[in-house]
Amino acid sequence: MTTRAPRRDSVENRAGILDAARATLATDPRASIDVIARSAGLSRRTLYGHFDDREALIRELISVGAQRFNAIAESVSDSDSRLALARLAAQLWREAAHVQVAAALALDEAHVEHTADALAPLRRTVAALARRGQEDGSFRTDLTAPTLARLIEEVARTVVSRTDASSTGAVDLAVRTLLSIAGLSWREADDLLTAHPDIVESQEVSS
Amino acid sequence: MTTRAPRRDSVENRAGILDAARATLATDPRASIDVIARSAGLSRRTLYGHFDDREALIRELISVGAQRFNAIAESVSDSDSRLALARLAAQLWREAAHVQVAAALALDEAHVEHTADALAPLRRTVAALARRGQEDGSFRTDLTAPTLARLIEEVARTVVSRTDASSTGAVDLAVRTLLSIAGLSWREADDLLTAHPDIVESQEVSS
DNA sequence: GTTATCTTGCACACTGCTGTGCACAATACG
DNA sequence: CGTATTGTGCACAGCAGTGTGCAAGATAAC
Repeated sequence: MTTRAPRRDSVENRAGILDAARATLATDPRASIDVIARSAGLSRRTLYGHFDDREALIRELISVGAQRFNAIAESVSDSDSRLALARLAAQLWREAAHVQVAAALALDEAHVEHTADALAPLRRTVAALARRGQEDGSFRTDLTAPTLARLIEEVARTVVSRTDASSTGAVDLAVRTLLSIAGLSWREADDLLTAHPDIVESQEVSS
Repeated sequence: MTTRAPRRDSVENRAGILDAARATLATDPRASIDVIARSAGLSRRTLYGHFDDREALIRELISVGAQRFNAIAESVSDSDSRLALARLAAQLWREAAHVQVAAALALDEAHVEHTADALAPLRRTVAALARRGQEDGSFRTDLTAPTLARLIEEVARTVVSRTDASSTGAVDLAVRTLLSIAGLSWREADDLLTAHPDIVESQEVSS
């Protein structure tokens, strides 16, 4: 009656599939199940043992990615809204590897809705930030707060998904772009980043 | 021995297919041949009479769209580089209907190369504009000219393909966004558009 | 009115993908 | 060890799409 504990290799393989799917789908959002499974070193048949569907696999991928996104959104707490935006952009960028998938899949008609739901907390953070930035005079006021928020989202998506994540200075570019969109002049953004070099500092990543 | 002139309805149908393809693929870049043909009021079989391939159809679509793009690029001749960018953005926006297809298809792995080739003239214009803007002190200089040009391209693509073309004030939003990216503060952009109201003026379109 | 041109529907072969069933082999767990 | 769990290969059915052949019907051009 009592069931055994799940085998160790099984859970490892499951994680491996998710990793492989993340890497593969980031390049080609329509990669076949077979390609994903192979790139995880497993057979197609095995993948179906871990996930009912292509749907199920992708949903989990989006959920996990969105969680990381949302966690970052909550971790940013600068009272200066310009700094908050810069930090948010930089942090999200560093998670880019886990995020490009979401960005790519978000454009796929079938998953738009799920992605939007999963990212709701992040969007709320951005919306609040846009409002706050306008109120304290840091951000542009020629657009309404919701429009500005939407613009920030879209541009962020673009920057994340269409930049070579490995190239040096990419974080810098991403942050400057978003600050420009928010309405800062490039000199102001430049001053801000000079005053707070930790923001775009390339962190050592522990393996 | 002498061949007859092509039938009138034939050439009309060919044009109709291109129109239908433009409209359909703008929404769903992977729409089937059948859907495209039906939406042109023709049968799938007939479409194959006009175009050898799906490839052939899409290539023609891209070529035609790119031509319009490039023509616009050449038509902009303001000596003030800020104005030139604003005009370029506004004009391209107005051609959005003919352009969203290109923007959507450009993301499709299979046509990236052809699209890039077809749009080469436009890209040259943008690159030259970025350089000029930096030299005369209008644009930001915290990025290299090529990087700035690339950024302008990417953001333009985003704005064009992910905005509701029919909504009022959309042109305005697109232009402001690109000026921000170029490095202008939003107040400067605002002044510029106030001084030159013709740029974002919603033109009457003759049917 | 004749005729070449064009459209249409249907059948067909083909490709690439999804998801499942099943028997057999491998292996981690107790 | 023994055993339940997991991986694998193969076959299979199914779906959606592409591109072609062909015969019959419609129609614009002459």
